[in-house]
Amino acid sequence: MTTRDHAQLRIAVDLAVLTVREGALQALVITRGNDPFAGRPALPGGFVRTDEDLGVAAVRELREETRLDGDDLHLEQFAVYGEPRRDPRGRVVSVAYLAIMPDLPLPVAGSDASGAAWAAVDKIRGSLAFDHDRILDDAVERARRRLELTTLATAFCPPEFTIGDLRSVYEVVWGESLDPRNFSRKVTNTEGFVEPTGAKRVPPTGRPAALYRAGPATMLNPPILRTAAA
Amino acid sequence: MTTRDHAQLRIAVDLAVLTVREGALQALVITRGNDPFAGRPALPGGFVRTDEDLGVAAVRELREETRLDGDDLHLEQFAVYGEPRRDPRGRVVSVAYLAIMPDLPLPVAGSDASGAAWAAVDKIRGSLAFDHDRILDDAVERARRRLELTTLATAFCPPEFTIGDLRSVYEVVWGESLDPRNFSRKVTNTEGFVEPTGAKRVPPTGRPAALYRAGPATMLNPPILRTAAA
DNA sequence: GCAAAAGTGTTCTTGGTACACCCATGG
DNA sequence: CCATGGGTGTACCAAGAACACTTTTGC
Repeated sequence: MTTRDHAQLRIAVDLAVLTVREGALQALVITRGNDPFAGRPALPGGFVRTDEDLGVAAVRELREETRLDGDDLHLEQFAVYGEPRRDPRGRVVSVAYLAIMPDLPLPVAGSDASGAAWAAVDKIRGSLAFDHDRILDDAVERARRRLELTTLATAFCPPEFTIGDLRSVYEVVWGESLDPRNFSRKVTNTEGFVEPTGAKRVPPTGRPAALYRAGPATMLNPPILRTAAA
Repeated sequence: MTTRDHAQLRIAVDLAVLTVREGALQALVITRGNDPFAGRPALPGGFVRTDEDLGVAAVRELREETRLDGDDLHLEQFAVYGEPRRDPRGRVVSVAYLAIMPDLPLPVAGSDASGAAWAAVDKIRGSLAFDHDRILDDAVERARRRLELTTLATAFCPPEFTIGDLRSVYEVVWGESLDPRNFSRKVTNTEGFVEPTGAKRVPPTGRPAALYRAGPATMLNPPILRTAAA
């Protein structure tokens, strides 16, 4: 039995915070201030405190490192990473959370001290500290599948959005283009996915688009499937 | 900061081992020998050792408590339970694994000392130790969804099985009956789901059924969806 | 030849896809 | 009146659901 020194073992939470920004899928990354991996980009996260619930720890770390309020966004546990040597400091088992939010200005903008910033997922792939590249890849794959079966896409949108906004979420996250007519029909025919607000948004040029808010449904039935489901 | 005494924190793995047996979805439960919850049924599991990978710990615990060889069965991490007071002994964060296996005689049968036994999921709901009722519920829900999108159903079957065997897996796990004709077509038309062995099995009475083995595919495209997707 | 279970064919309906047109606004 | 993006209608095709009959064995 080697069940001694548990003292070395710690639990961490890591967050893959995703948004659609400037036409690309972006993730929130911080720049590490300390070794190991000082100066390298990493996902926000940190150690769970004694007597602290995992979800609470995730919200707290997010607020501490990025000033974002976790209550406002979709937060979902999606995997655990427990390989013994994944952290050079010792045994750290990390619970990974997927967070989805609309393209809001970061509350931290200006106070660059913390180094929290958006980065296009495609650009930072391969450069993150620890095993965070893998965690981010898993998070993106999870988000892609979530769009097929759930109403998660509305979490990428502001409180009021157009069908076109919603479609561009699908297009950016999936990396493929969708037929606007068919997409519109699917969305509006799915009970509880979106509800019209009655308001309209006037674009710089072109016909005003009707605004919607997220409906009560969480699951999509029937699902909206990708053409090439991996 | 309350990041002191990590010594109290431990990582555990818990296993929801499912099979289809006697026409019902059954789970492997052990009878706890020690407090807390002595004498109560619980899911197999235990503490992860220092420097032991989570998956390795799951396989080891399964072997220790049930004599089953984890290499033979589908094993998949599906959730983490970290609520601070879920274990009266202290802070225990538990990584839950879903395991699927065919209806084999338990190697432990006879040596009832260990107390590992199959129990119908519907019968034991509400009686398990710790938060294992919730873990089991989550595991069953995960398995149900897995049947829709992956070839997991073959993991419930012995190496050679008939289309009827496979269909009864779906029927028992989903708790609904399926049209044999349509089911057969879907399965045989899905590339890589099952492969004919050429052999046949003769039932006590009736026409012999062709035998199949699991094919190379892991994802079902298109999926086989439940009628009432919760 | 009868019981029991396996296997196959057809129709109907629904949802998906592809495509073309009209609408509402700002400039 | 025109450029720009929003919204709708329709024909075609693939997949799912509902349904009945034939086949192969043991007895």
